Amino acid sequence: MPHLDLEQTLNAGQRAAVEAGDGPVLIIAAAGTGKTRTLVYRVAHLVARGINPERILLLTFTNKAAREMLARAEQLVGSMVGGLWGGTFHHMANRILRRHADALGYRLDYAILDEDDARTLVRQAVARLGLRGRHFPKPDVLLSLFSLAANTDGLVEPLAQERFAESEVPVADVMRVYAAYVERKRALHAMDFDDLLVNGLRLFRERPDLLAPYQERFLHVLVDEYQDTNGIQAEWVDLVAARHRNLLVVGDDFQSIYGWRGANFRNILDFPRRYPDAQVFKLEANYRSLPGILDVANACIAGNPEQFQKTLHAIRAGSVRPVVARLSDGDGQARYVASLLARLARRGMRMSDVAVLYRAHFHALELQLEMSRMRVPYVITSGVRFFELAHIKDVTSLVRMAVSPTDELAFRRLLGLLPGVGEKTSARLWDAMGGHFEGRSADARAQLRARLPTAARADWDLVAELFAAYVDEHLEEDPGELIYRFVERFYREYALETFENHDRRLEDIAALIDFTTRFENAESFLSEVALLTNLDAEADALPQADAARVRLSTIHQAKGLEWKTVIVLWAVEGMFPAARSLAEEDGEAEERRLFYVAATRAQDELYFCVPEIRRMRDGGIMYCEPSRFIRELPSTLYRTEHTSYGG
DNA sequence: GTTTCGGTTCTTTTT
DNA sequence: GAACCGAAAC
Repeated sequence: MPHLDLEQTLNAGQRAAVEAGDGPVLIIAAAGTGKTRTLVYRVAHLVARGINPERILLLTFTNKAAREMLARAEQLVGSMVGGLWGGTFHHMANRILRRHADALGYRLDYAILDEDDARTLVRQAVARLGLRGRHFPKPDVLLSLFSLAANTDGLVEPLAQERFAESEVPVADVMRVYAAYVERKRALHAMDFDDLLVNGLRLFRERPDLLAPYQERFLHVLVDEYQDTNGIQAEWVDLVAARHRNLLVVGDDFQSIYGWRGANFRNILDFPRRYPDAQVFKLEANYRSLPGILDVANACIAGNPEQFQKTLHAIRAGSVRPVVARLSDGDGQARYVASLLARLARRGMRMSDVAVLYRAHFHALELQLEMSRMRVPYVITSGVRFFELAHIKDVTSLVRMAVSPTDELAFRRLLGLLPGVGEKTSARLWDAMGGHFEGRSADARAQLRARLPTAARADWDLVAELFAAYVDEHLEEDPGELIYRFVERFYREYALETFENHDRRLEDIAALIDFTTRFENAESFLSEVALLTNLDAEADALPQADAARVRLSTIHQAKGLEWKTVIVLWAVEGMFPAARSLAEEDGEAEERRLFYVAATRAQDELYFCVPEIRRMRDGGIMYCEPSRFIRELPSTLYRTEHTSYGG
C-alpha cells in the first residue's frame, strides 16, 4: 500500500482533517488555506487506506476542479483513482438519470436543454399565448424565476406574486407560460439544467429502491464548495450519504456567492446541527497572500452577520499595501490598466500571473477595446458559454439530428440555416414530416427535399449526403469527422456570408472538433456537451489560452484561482456593490463576500480601480462614489494613487 | 405570409 | 453581441 507522507506536506490542521475518522466531517477552509490540497490528500488517504475508488463520490463545482483533484490524488497514491465518481451535481444527476429517468416517465435518451434552448421555448410560449406585449416580462426574467423556484424547491406562483407585486404583470399569465413551458419540455423529452437537479432528487425521494444501491455503493461522499450548494443539492447529498454517513464537506461561508441562484449558505452553517456528531476542522493559515492583502480581506468581511468567525493568518511575510487608483472614467481606467500592465511587464512579471477581475462582464468593455488597440494579448472567460455560441450550436445540431430523429430543436435549427427557411417554414416542415426525421432513410431525405422552398434545395443536397455517410461510414464513432465534413461542404460558406468574424468562429469549430476526440461516440459527446462550461471547454479545447496573456474574468469565474497580481475594476457604488443586488435580501452581505473573494485571489499585489464618473448610454454622466467596501477600510490599509488618468 | 435586413437597446453573477 | 421591432423584399 502506498505511503502518504502527511507530516512533510500538510500543516497540523490540514492533517487532522485528512486523517479524520469515519462519520460526518465539516472543514471550514478560508481562502488560500489549502482547501483543495486538503481534499486531494483526503481522497488519496482514503484510497491508500484501501477504499475502492469506485466507492467514493466527489462533488465539485466545476468539472475542471474534479479532474484536477483526481489527477493530483493519482500522483500521490501512484495508482488509478479512475473509477471514482467525480464532477458537478448536474453531472452526477445526469449520470444517474441516464439509467433511471424512465422511472419518472422520461425516456432514457432525454435531451438536455441549455439556456439558449430554454429561452427559445419560453419565447415561443409567450408568442403562442399572445402575450407579447410591452408589459410582459422577457424570457430571461421568466426563466430566472422558474429556475429560482426549482432550485429552492419551491413553487413558481408565490415567487411570481412577490416578484411582480409592484408591477402590472398578471401572474396568471406568467403561470400559463410556465405551464406551456413545462408541457413543451415534456413533449420534447427534454430536461433543462434545473430539471436535472430536481429530477435527480425526485428520483431518490420517490424511489428508495433505486436509491438504496447508490447509498450502499458510496462509502465516502465528499463535497467541495459546500457553501454554494442549494437546498435540493444538500438534500440529495444527505440522501446518498445516509447509509454510511461518511459525508465530508468543505467550504467557506465567507465565499458563498451564489445566493442569487438559490445557494443557501445556511447549509454549511447548519451542518453541525444536522449532523451533531460531525467533526469540525477550521483552516485559517493562509499560504497565498501577503499580510497586507489579507488585512484588507479580513477588514472587509468582518462586519458580515451570521458566519463562522475566523480570521486569515498570513504564513508569508512581506509588506505591501493594496493600491486604490482614482481615475477619471471608464476610458481612463482602461488606459491606466494598460499602462500598469506595461509597467508590470517591464518589471519582468509574466502576464499569465496577472488577472483583471470585475463584477459583471460589461465592466470590462472599454478595457477590451483599449487592450486590443494596444495589442496586449489577453484571454477572457466570456459570458457566453462555449457550447452556446451560435456557430457551435449550429454545427452540433447536425450531430443531434443524426443521433436523434425526434430532436425537434436540432432539426429546426439546422433547417433554419438554409436560405429561405425561417421559423415558420421550419415548424411547418417538422409537422409535415410527422414530428420526426430519420436522417438515415434516403426516402425521408427526399421527402424533406420535395417540401423545401426551391432556394433551399441545393444547400440541402450538400447536407443530406452527410446523413448517408453517417450510416455508411460509421461516423457515429467519429462525430468530429461529421462536423468537419459539414463545415467543408456547407458551413464554411455560410459563416463567410453570415458572420463578420467568421475566421474566429471557424477556429472555435476546429477546437470543437478536437474536443470530440475525448468521446467515444456521437451519443456520449452529446449527452455531456450541454453541461460543459466555457471554463471546461477552454481548458480542453483551446490550449493556447494560457500562454503569456492577462486573464480577464468575472469574480464568480475566478473563484478558486489565484494570481500574483490582481486588478479589480469599477470598485464604485452601483457597480460593485451592484445596485440591483443591494435591493435583494442579503444582497449587501453577498456583495461583500464577492469583494472578499476578489481580494483573496491576489498573492503579491492588489489594485482597486475607482473611476469618478460613469458615462451612461444616453450620453449623460453619473458621478460615482468609491465602493463602500473601500470607504469602510481603515485608510492605513491601502495606498491611494492619483494618476495622470484623472480622478 | 414569410423571410430578411437594418436600426435600436440593453448588458449581474452560472450549472 | 444578440434580442427585439418594424419595414422592405421575396
